[in-house]
Amino acid sequence: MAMTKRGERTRESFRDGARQVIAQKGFLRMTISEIAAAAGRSPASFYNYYDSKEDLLEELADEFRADTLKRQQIAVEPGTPLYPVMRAAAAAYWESYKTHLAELVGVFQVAMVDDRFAQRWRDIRVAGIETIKAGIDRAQAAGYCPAIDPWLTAGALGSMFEHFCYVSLAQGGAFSHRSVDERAAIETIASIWFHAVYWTEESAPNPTFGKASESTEHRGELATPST
Amino acid sequence: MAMTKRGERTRESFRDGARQVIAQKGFLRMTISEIAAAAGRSPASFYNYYDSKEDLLEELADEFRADTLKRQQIAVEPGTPLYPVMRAAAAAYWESYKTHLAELVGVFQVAMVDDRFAQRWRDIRVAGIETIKAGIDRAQAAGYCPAIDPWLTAGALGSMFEHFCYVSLAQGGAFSHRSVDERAAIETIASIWFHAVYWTEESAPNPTFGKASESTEHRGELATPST
Amino acid sequence: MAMTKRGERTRESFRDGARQVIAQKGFLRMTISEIAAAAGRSPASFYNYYDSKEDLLEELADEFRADTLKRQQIAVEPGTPLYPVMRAAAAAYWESYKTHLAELVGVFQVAMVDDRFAQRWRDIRVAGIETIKAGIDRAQAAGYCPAIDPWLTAGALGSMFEHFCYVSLAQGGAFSHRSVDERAAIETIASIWFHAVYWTEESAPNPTFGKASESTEHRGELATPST
Amino acid sequence: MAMTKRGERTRESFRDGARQVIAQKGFLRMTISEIAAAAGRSPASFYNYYDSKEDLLEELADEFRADTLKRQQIAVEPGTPLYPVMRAAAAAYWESYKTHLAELVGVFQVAMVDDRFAQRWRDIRVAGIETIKAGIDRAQAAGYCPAIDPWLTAGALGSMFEHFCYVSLAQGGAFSHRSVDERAAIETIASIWFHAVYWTEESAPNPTFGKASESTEHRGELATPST
DNA sequence: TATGAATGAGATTTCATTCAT
DNA sequence: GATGAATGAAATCTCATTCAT
Repeated sequence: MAMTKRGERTRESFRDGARQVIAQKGFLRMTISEIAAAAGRSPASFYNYYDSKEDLLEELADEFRADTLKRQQIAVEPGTPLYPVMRAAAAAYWESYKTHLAELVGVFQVAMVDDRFAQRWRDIRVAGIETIKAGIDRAQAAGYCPAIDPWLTAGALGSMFEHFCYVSLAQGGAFSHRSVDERAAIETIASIWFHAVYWTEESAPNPTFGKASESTEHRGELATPST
Repeated sequence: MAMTKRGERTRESFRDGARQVIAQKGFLRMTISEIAAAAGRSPASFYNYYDSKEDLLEELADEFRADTLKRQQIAVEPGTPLYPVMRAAAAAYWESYKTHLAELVGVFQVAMVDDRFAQRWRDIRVAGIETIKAGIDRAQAAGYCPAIDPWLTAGALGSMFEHFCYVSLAQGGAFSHRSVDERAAIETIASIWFHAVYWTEESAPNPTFGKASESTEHRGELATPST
Repeated sequence: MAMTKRGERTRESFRDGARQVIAQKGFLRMTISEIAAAAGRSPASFYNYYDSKEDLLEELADEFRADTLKRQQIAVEPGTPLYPVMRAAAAAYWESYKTHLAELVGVFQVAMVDDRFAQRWRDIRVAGIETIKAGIDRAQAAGYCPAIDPWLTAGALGSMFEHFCYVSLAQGGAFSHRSVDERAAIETIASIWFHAVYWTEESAPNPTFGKASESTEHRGELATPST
Repeated sequence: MAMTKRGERTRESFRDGARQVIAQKGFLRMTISEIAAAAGRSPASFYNYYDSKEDLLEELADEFRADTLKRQQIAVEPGTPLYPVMRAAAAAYWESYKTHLAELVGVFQVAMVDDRFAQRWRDIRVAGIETIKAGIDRAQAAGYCPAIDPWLTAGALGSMFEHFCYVSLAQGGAFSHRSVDERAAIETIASIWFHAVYWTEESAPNPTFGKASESTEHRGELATPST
């Protein structure tokens, strides 16, 4: 129970080792031996600190929660244009995700199998989605984006944040392993977020198919985004 | 190599069994025995048809590809308002994802571990993202959404489609296991997609923080979406 | 579930192997690997038939129960002198114990740790003790051994049967590994059983200490049986 | 080697801890960690005092031996009726077993696996059995119980003492976990012991089956004590 | 003397895969 | 084609024991 400095260091090396391995091959395929190897310890030693992989993952998730709380508060002066604020929020999210990629991947994977983690996963997501929804509520109160469902919209935008970060950071981008321009990526999600919320019936254009572009190649069909 | 009718039936029962099990507990945790049990066959029989779980998954992915192609063509008359077209495309995507949830989950999971599947996963995604990008290109040609990066925007929107579908269909929604209103969900992603693309510098509002709403409770901070 | 002849043979070889190993080193120290080695199979194969050592032990215990039932009935003509009948019963008990030494040792050991087996152990014992008690009841009805507690006496005699058999058969006798004269051993427990029950106040002698024997060496003390 | 007071106290706490744990779950399943936990010490500390569980058990057995010696001497006046003397001896045995339940269970269990302990176990038993045998010898010299084998009879009675005490004290009685009436239990074994030895050809009744009792329900069979 | 930490050795258990029928 | 049976390989976990402090 008592924990010396040496023990604390070892515990940390297991956490770090696990984060490395999760990043490489995911949580479900990760073995205790691999964690131990990455930590430079014996597999048996692992059990002096954690009961199981899942136990360690819970600790990582808690750590994530604590660390993320710090990033949450962005002081804003009333009257500040909203777009830069939203970009800053998106950047904070991106940074948080980048720092905690391993644990998020881990929780996500285990959530598919373990009900307790499924609940934890929902809790983590909902915390983020709620702040998006709060923003939508304020926008609607101010007359923007009437008639959209705030919860569903917040959920969809949260999904975008999550998965775009995941694909960009864990999978090395949508298209290849070339790394992503982070500044541009943040700008992108901020822009989608902003425009999805800040529009009115009058402001929104009403384009029609095939008019604007004189190109005929797409006329007559619109491919659905496949997967 | 030749395949009798009986063999074809067995092969199909393995595919169906695997789809069931993947939906329940994911691909990585699924065992051959479980596939066989769900198929009502013996594990040994599995090897008469497939070399491994991954082999079967490849077949499922191909099946998905073929089936999705059918849904791709949506005939559109020039001059049709774009929003309903985009909603139809979103609905087609949703339907496709719903039908092929199991294989998509499987490919997604294995992509984290296996390079060949990582490539396949990228191919599947890119096919969808490309059509979104084509739409953005046309919108920009018509003067909409200047200065955004078409690839990144398409990637982010694709991520939203994918993950929102996944969370809604596989996890039972963001908040609980209550099932999702599919019509409203489709409307939501269509709306985000549309407004993210169809705006111009003049049309876009320029809201500021704390002005519109007189509520003071949020003044001075904007929580970032945590997670 | 279905079981071919080959499977039946393997299952049996695990049972036999386990019985050998239990006889050598007891149940608690026995490993699955040892069972498998004794059975000439791989440890993995064990799990095709049993979930655990305990599972196998339950089957052995059931087998014992079934086999012992056959030995239970001894036809006796009314008017037969009782002593030979009791000797036959003792002999049957001895034989039963000898045949099923392994499972009895196993159940006994696990009973110390596992509540379910403790109950099973009690059930097995009580079945034997009840028939002893029934005999005592009849003896008391006929005026013998008044005032003794039938349950406790039956319990004590049952303990004697059990443990004397165990010590004689499993431990190779009280004193060394020289094997025991089985006929004499059976005669011994039959004699104790008989005389413990068939006496009356008048028939019983009332010896006093130190009188009969003139030897003085033991006068003045009576060592208790130490353990 | 020299032992400070502090050391002596620690050593004792390990002994006491071990006795507790053995009583709960037997010797074979007991771990060093459990001993240490029960002793309120660290597992590492254990090795300052003992080489192994078995080492400690040897010490417990020695302690038992020393303590039991004190109970052995019962001063008896010549001419005293024997039955009360034998009851006192039985009571002393019972008390001794009760006090040293843990070490006896431990030695008994290890005897099944370890030859050195098998020998020690035999030594402990034989010490008790020898005094029973000495009594039988004297009884036979006085004309009682002719023709029985003194060694085997003493062995069987010793088994009864041992196992009845074990079942009553460690297993909570033959039938359930209700505790046993100790006075009645002692009376019971004393009675069996006495009547097994003090009878003569003339004194012994010669009952026959089915005569004395007119009940016909058991006529024609005598169930053997199963197990 | 005491103990937190570390670990080798080994037991249990699972599972993909092969093979004989 | 189908499947019961068998097993090597590997993962999880336990625990006696050692060692540095």
